[in-house]
Amino acid sequence: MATSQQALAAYVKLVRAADSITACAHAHLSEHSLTMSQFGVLEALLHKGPMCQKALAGKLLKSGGNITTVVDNLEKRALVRRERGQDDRRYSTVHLTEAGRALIEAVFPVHAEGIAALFTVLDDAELARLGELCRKLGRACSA
Amino acid sequence: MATSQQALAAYVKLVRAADSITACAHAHLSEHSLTMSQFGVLEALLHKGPMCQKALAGKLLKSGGNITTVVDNLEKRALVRRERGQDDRRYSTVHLTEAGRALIEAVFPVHAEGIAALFTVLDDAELARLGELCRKLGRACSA
DNA sequence: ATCAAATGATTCAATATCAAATTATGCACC
DNA sequence: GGTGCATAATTTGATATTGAATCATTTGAT
Repeated sequence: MATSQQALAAYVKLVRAADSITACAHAHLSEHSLTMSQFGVLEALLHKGPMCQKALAGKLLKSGGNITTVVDNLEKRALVRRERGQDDRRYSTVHLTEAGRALIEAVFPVHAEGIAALFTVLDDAELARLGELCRKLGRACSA
Repeated sequence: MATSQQALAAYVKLVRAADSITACAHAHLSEHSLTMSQFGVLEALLHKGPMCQKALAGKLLKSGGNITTVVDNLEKRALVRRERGQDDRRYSTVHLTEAGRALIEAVFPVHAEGIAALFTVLDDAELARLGELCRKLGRACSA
């Protein structure tokens, strides 16, 4: 049975690893003046298509108020545009603009490459093992 | 050899697990109107003793400007106090006040218990393996 | 048909966060 | 012993983030 000390130590390692990788993998974003959140929104729109803000909030695990802010800032730079639902006017669907699509299509591959490069330190079995451990921990939280 | 897809998927799992656990483990902080950063500062001071802001920044992996803000907010609530170095007046050492010590001594055990409870889903071997995988990833970032 | 509850979005106030510029201080070198 | 570089902290301006309150709109119950 693990001690509370060991659990805490493992937790710290987990958070530090996630932080380090994230910082490392997103370093290139500053070249395009994109924040992580902005990147997250653009990426979701690219891979999942136009989406209302509620859906974006769910996908990115952020609050609704936050999404409003981030989409505001992206809209100022004309990387996305909002479109009020015709059927249900409460919804505001967020679309990539041409410029937004061009940007995220250019930036995303660099991001993916960067992550992949970092993960080459793990072999297939380790990768699978990591996924399994993370899944267990995630389930423990929901329970 | 893992594909870029697999690496991305593993990365997402890792970040989600870290996020979920953190959110879960820090939920009780709102009862004391403490943010995660404030908790981090108090905990560092409790376990490592009084510390200058530069050291706090290093320990919490945050910018110096950020620490100034967080310590400001803790000082407003009289949970910490600053003390200018007599020898070198550039340093400002942050100390727990009586109230601050009492608070963090009450809150920390709950935090540790919470983390430990979540990690009971992993046995000793899994815990060790998780630490190992995180360490490898962390090193990959520094390199 | 009407009013109430539900829902998506926005606003607001507070805190966090960073990067860059600034301030204050100490130290080394000449 | 003064000048310039290094360093700790703070400030500033921008964005992120949350939670609560508010607004607009839809839907459901009567």
